Amino acid sequence: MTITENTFTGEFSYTLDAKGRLNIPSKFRSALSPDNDKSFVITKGMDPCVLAYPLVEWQQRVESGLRELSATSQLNRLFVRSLTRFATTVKLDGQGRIQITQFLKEYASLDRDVRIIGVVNKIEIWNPDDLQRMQDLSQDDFDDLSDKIIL
Amino acid sequence: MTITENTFTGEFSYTLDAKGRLNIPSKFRSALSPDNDKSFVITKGMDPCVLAYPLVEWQQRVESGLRELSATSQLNRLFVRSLTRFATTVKLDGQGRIQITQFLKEYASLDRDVRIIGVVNKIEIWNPDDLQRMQDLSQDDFDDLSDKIIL
DNA sequence: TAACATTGTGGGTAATAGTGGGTAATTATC
DNA sequence: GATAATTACCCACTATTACCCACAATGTTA
Repeated sequence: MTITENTFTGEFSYTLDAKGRLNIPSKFRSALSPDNDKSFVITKGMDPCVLAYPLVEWQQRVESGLRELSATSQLNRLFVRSLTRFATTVKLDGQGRIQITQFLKEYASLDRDVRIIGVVNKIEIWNPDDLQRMQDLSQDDFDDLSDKIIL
Repeated sequence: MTITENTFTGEFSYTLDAKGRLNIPSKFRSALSPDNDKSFVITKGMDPCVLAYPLVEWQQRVESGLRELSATSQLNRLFVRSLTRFATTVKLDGQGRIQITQFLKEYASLDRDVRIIGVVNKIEIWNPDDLQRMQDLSQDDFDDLSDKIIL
């Protein structure tokens, strides 16, 4: 178990069963640090997919930031609402599965076959067709962004 | 059940019954820390919705904040008055429901179908139509605010 | 290669959640 | 102080969820 904690990589194919349960890849489960209490926060992504953050990741980076925003500004209220509305804390069941809410299933067009991708600090859950439709980065864009990171 | 105490996320559909009772989502009830004595303070929001604060949250953050504000300007006094005038402490009944006052029902146009949203430290209660009418954030505003939070 | 452990998937059942209604207790009204 | 209106408390029904057990497929170990 020499994986960095709360870091996720790789792509996996899984199935969403009739009860709306989705298995989390074993590699991801064992990467979850214990203080997460086997829990993720799932929410809608900017792309048509579901995002799953380790609970503590969400608390530390998102939730605590939102707490600081004053509720007297309407802009802030809209912003907070737009982030929290779709966010749900879910806990792994005995078999390591989570429950996907009805809304998120519809938002990401999740039916039965599902593609799960580790994206460093979070997980993305896609409909395989949508994922394929997402065009790859153009070479230029890729080079641009690569400048900022040593690969 | 080890969600952060007094923190609420997610959106839920519920019904306000003929007696004016409204069920609080089970996830929210179990997030309520015991020192709240199963109680919320409900009041009118700045948006056309009802706000529900955990009792201690109201006492510690809102009331004390208002105390500091109230003396300084007429605008502040107006603001404080508008919040406190309509604030009522309500306690969950045996089934986990609260009673919405007549005034707040009218203020937020609550009829039968109701949308409940967790907004970090408090809860918003909306008429579904009003909620839908709320305009979304522009992409620019969203990006601006996102700078303060790493998603 | 045989025995065993792990993983992904499915399903049955008990517990819980959401909703509605009756009745006693409390409050308000005259 | 008597009566009406409202609220609080209890019980009941149904749908959903959580928990447990099962099993096939794959991987691991002796």
